[in-house]
Amino acid sequence: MSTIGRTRGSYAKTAARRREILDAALEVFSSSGFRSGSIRDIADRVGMSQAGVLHHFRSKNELLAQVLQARDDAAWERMHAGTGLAPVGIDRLRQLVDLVSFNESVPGQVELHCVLSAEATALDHPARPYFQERYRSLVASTGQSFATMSENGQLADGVQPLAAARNLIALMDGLQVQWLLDRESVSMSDEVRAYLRPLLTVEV
Amino acid sequence: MSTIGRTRGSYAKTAARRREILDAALEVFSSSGFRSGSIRDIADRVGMSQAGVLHHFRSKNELLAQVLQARDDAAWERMHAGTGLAPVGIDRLRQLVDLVSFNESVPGQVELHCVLSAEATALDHPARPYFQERYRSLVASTGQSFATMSENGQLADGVQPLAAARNLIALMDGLQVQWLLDRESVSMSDEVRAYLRPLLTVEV
DNA sequence: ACAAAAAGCGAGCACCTAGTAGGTTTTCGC
DNA sequence: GCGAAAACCTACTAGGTGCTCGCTTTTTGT
Repeated sequence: MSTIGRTRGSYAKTAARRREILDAALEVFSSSGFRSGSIRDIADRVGMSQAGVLHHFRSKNELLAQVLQARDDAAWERMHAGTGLAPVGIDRLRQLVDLVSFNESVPGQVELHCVLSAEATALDHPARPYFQERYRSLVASTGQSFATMSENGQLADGVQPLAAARNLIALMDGLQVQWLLDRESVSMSDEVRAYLRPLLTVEV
Repeated sequence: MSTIGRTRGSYAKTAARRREILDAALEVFSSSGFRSGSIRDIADRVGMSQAGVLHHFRSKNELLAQVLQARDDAAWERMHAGTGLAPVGIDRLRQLVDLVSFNESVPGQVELHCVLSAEATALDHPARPYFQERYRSLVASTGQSFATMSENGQLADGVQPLAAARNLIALMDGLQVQWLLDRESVSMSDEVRAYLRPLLTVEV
């Protein structure tokens, strides 16, 4: 039986190569944005040619999509670490605060989110649908956690779960800009805790 | 006495022309960012050539600087309207809430700030110093207003003026991203009021 | 009305862009 | 170790970039 025409799958080192490219792409898109960042620049960092990169990722748009996907996979991993379950209520808030602390150790990731989410507000940007859906689900799930806390009497009087959720997410994003512009003067995690304290009857 | 070599100043319509160019530049930089937005694109909107634009603004960087300057001038105008004085304390907060409401009527301005401030987090971006200074003074002056309110007993217990100020600014910025991605579901001014309510002993 | 300055344009420079075509080198199942 | 597929490269296309040069047109003070 002939094997002509059958695919053989990628080679042993290919997965590592693709990860190298994704890491370089993250760096470039972080500091230059998607539209201004070039495949050439990414290729140089990995030490290969522009065409070599495009052998692994068919277009610049696909490269962007994979960078965002990889970031989500890593976040998912972090979030479900150990348990395999996404926490709800106060545990979810604690997790978000932990995430903010963690982010202070990976400025590249912060810059990627900051730059791309702003760029993606343009109507014709390829990542716009991605960010629309991302905020929608993020606000919804965080709102659910605030609602659970409300039922448990863990929220101060008059705090609306959905508004609190949206504001928390917005605060985290806004702090990133200020932090990236002046890392010494801004502690994102301290500020987030300061925001939450008046809203809760419990400590985070 | 000869007038050879003396300049004559610009023509009657020049000021209007420059304003047209600045308006077009605002549109382009808003939707494409500074690095990806092109002078050619700006020139097309005004109905003139690229070289014509560069006759009025010597470089793309200078054009950006003037766009930001024009925005600041307009904001200064709005802020000191009538009185000629910048308000402090609760009046300042009311003014900020009004600004947020006003911003909902000028999405272009919001997008400009959102896109450029994120882009300017890059170390080599020409607008980075501008935004660094802008946030520094904005947080400082807003913090001063919260401090004044604290002295007047207008702040809830445990609210730290400087943190409240930084968080308010961050919240305003973060809400802009969500609003630009989904204008129907997000009301920036409502969210800002919801943020302020638990912090104050008075109504804004 | 005239001359000089300002406004504006077309062409071109040197360079960068995403993506393609077709080739060579490397890997790897058999 | 052989052959085919994957990996990768050089060269290229068709286009865009900021900016300059030299020129023509328009405006304007005298």
